[in-house]
Amino acid sequence: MAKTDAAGAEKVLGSLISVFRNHGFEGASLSRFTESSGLVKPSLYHRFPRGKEEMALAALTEVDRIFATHVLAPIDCEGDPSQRLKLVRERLDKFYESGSQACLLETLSGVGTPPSVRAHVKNTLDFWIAKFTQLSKEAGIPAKEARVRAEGAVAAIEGALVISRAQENNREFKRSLESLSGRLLNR
Amino acid sequence: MAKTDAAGAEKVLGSLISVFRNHGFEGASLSRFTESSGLVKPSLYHRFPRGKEEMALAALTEVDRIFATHVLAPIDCEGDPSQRLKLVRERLDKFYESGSQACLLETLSGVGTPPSVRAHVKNTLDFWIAKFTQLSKEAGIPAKEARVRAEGAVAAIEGALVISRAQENNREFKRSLESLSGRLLNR
DNA sequence: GTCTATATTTGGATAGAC
DNA sequence: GTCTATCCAAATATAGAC
Repeated sequence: MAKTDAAGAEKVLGSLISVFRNHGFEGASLSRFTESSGLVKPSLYHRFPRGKEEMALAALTEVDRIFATHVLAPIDCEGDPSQRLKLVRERLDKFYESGSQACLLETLSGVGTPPSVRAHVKNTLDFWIAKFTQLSKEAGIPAKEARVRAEGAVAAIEGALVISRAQENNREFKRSLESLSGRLLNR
Repeated sequence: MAKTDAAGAEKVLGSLISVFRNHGFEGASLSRFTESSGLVKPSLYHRFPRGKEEMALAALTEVDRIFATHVLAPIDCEGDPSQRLKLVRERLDKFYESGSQACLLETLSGVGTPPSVRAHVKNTLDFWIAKFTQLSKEAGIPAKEARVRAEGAVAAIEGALVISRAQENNREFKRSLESLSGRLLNR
């Protein structure tokens, strides 16, 4: 039964992530969580007693897990940096559904979001930047420049998600992924 | 009195822009508009009879005006492209308050925003990209590439705003402005 | 053109049965 | 662990006085 419980918990977390992505902290209502997860409000409070704030923190923790164990995991493997980055690109494309899904780092960083949640967002972003920096350094880029490149690479993806959403066209998102090798490894 | 009315209208529009920037469409409540503008709800409905949707459209129209007549205006002036872009950079820095203020193109493009508002966001973004494309072409970049560069430049700014907000540090925003010359004119 | 007062719906949150 | 039923605050929106 432990396995079923874990699977159920993952499904609920997926619903939370989806709603927070699409509506941000303030626009994410308990009704939308019910619609998306099938659980009514008291059931959600049973799993997350401190309410919406705890739900947002749980959603971010789940994204941390997915990024560490799946999306960015190839960075810690063997092989040449360019090949590892290719895998990361594919997984980013899948995670953001080719640019049609927003990023929690964007939608949970607004001023209407509680400080505890924004602090978690900061940590999640730091981890992503650190992993990109690590890869860039492995490709021979000096530490300080690698960090700047990593921040620029993440900014390119976040900006492309905004542009693609506003244009209702994923061209810029696709270009942001194609530009990653140049940004992190080359020149 | 016409002058006073116009000034009053501009002040209210400034309040709407500020609240939509900080909270997005769904998080922007009439109480926040009251707090920011000093006008109670029935007064706001007097000016914007169709409610929040009309307020968001009015905020975007005002941003269009500011961008066309102030922020991007130097692009249509005389002088070399690099000097004109320098002015645009300064005005973008001021408009986004050195990266501490979000962009309406981001906060009004989510799925919780009404279609009419999202359509306006699309047009506002198109205008910005068109102006950057124009400048890039004037610097000798072929039309098709100039358009790609313009989209990348706007994406860099939007992404930098997200990163700077999440990090509570405007370094990436400053870098995005410094990178504009290279992105639009050089190489 | 702005206000007080109010109607109505949706929001977050809890008590208690099963 | 999930549900029905309920509470209270906050949301959008309007009527009508000044």
